[in-house]
Amino acid sequence: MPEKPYDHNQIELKWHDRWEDAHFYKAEENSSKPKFYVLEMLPYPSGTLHIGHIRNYSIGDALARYKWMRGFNVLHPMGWDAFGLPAENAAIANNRQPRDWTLQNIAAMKKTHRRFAFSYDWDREVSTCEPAYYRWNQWFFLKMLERGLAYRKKALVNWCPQCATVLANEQVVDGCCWRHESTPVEQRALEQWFLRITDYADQLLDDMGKLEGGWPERVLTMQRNWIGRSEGTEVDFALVPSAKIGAQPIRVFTTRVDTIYGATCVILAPEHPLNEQLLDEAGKAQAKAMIDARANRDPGDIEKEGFFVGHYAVNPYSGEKVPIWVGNFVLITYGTGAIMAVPAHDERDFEFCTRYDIPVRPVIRPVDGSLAVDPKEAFPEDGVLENSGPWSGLPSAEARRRMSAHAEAQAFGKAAITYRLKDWGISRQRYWGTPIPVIHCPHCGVVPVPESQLPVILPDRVEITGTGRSPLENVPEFVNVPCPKCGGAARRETDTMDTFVDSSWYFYRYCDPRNESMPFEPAQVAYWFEIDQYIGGVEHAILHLIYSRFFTKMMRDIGLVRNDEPARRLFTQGMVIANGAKMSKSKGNVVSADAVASRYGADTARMFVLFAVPPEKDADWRDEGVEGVYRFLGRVYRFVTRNADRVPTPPADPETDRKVLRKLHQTLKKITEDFETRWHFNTCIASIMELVNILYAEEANLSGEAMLEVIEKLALMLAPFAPYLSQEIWEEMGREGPVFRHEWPAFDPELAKEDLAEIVVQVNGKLRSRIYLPFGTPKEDLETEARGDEKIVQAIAGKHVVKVIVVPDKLVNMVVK
RNA sequence: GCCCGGGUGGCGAAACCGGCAGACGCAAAGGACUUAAAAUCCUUUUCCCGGCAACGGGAGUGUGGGUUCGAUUCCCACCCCGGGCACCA
Repeated sequence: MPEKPYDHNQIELKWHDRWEDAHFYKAEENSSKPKFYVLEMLPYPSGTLHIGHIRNYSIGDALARYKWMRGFNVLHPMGWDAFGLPAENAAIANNRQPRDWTLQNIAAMKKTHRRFAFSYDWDREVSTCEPAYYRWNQWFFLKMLERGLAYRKKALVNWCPQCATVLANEQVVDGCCWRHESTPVEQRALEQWFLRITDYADQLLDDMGKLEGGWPERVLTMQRNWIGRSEGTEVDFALVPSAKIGAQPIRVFTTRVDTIYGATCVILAPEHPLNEQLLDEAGKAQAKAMIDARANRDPGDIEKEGFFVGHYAVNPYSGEKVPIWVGNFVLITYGTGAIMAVPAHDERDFEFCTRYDIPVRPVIRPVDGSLAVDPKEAFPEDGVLENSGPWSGLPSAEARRRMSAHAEAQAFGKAAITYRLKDWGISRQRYWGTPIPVIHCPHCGVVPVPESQLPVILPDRVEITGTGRSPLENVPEFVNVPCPKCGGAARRETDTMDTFVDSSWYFYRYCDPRNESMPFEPAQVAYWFEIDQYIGGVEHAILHLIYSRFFTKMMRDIGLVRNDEPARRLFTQGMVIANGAKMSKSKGNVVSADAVASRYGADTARMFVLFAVPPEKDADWRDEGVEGVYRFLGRVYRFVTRNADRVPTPPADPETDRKVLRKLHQTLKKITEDFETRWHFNTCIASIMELVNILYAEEANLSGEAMLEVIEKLALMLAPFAPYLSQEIWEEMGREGPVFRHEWPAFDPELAKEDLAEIVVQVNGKLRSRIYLPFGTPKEDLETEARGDEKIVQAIAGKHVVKVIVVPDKLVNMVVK
């Protein structure tokens, strides 16, 4: 059964909140530098915040808060309260009760927690329920239809008999439905709408050059493989005509036309349309059995099988007559659905042909090898052609070029490029989702809904039937409409769009959320885009992240945007694992972050997920460490509470002051550098903990002056990670307004420096002693000092020093015998 | 099968450019405070050996080799775990 649709009232409220927020951010222009930070949201349609969300958002939020404090203008979709800037927002300010916020009585902060969870509740599937959003999905669809980028055709699609609906590719897991893990997915031929993403295949590939360095290499690699461009040749093998069959050719695709003199048969996919004419009844049954047998099996497990169809085709280069076979390993979905088998130069063909005693005839001699075929060895990539008629003697690469040209000149083929990427099927038989805005008229055919009639909105009352037909078909007032062209009776399209359509462009709308006449004003988007930093789970590497790149190029081509790519930099954060599996609603293994937040507070929940693991790593969820973070925030709060009213007395013990301030500046340095580069917030938080540990140890001896400075900086450096506590400290100190109005504190490199360098002294690479000397001490002096060290004297006594390695300010290593 | 990640204490992890392995936290043990408990504060905590102790010695980052004065880090081979792709002609 399909899931129930969401409560529109509830969602609409949240949705408007978000637009307000996005808009507000932009209005707050306190910087001339346009910067745009956007988060990728996990698809999690529910009212609660789960731990996968909180991870995602904590990372982006921390970064956004930091950037904001650095004076950047931040466009951030998550909402103002997510930043914990109570004084900035009237509603939040009214609700906030600062003096209630104590960690001894954290339960009193429930209001804060609820707001916190509220603002994070957004996902792709919810957005598809939002009627205001349909309009622009439909608008884009019509633009693409106009340009031939959207089209309708009959195609094989994944079908789950249990759900009774079409499944997206990513919803098929190991050949089975993601929700019914033992139910094999079927292939059904249905009329579907497609977006012509393959038109952009080359651009999607070529523009990856611009993403190098900014996007993780593995994501780019996955996309390259997914697009799967290969250059080759299409060649027609003419049928040898007989009484039963005509003379139309079999077109094959090959990347190795240079091996064509070694082609000893032609093999068709069992689904190949020509089988209808070529096969007798027995053959057809055999082909059907093959299709069924491999439908849901691991392709690697299937033995290569085939049968001779009883007909022959002619190799147009050699004129040779070769048998036609049907083979279960030939894919109808790739190339032309037919191959020429060259067993001498292809592993799969070799396996197939030796099984059926089809001749193996080598035609490529490797550069320094023999012509013999040894299946243990790799089949030669390149070499020189032999036994290849007029082409013999040519090197492979040149032969491929010239033989392709020859095919074209003789009109029996051409050079061709094939992609693994398929056009994007967007039709879904689900109730929720954007209705596809076309009308089927018996006279005029497919007629687009006029722009003036957008949006086409889903009817309110729909019975979820689970029959596999769109439930919308049972709603006459939705389905029965007059044709916009001829006015006659017509039927509305009842399929809805894939939710990936929405997610392909949602972030653009943040720039201009209230626009009523377009998805967004191009000038508004031009100000913010392209995105400086996108954050998302690696699970979207080839779906969402290709679709949104495609959408960007499409929008550029219709004049809406100027950028070629949506995001300059991409950060893929790790997945949250619970009970050994990726946390997801469909697996039922989600852990609620609300539970953590309501018990320990939002700051603790957020900080804990940042502290546990660096963000790019998968995180195995366990809540054992939460207590530690909670205790730490309590330590900070107690320390501040008892010291915030200190008067700025000058240092009584300058040594202590220097020590504490040094640690302070080292910590600031660490956090600042981390925010600018690798976002290892776990070590940032660890270093703040170290600072607080020192503060506890030196509390009594620290001067009032230093104390106040440390507390102020502490509030500021905690702000990205624990905004509520940070604000509380700020007010505790008597400071006015939001802590985020204060700029991020600069560190002083001089103050961060240690007075003396710690020199590690090793003997044969083993640590034996440490000595402390001023920075910049010359090498010779380091060696002298090391030799003079008591422990070293002992360690090298009676031995011969062969060599001494000195690394300035760092290390002396004595090699002794 | 192919392509990516990863393997470090009882646990999550740190070590950013080849230079102190185990920062920080959890858990555990001990102590202080308390009638008591909780909370808090302080101490110990990689393993083995010696010592009452301060301390000293040795081993140690999946396994086996290599490069190097020096390897968790670089190279080769292998094992294990996770993810992606999987007959793409």
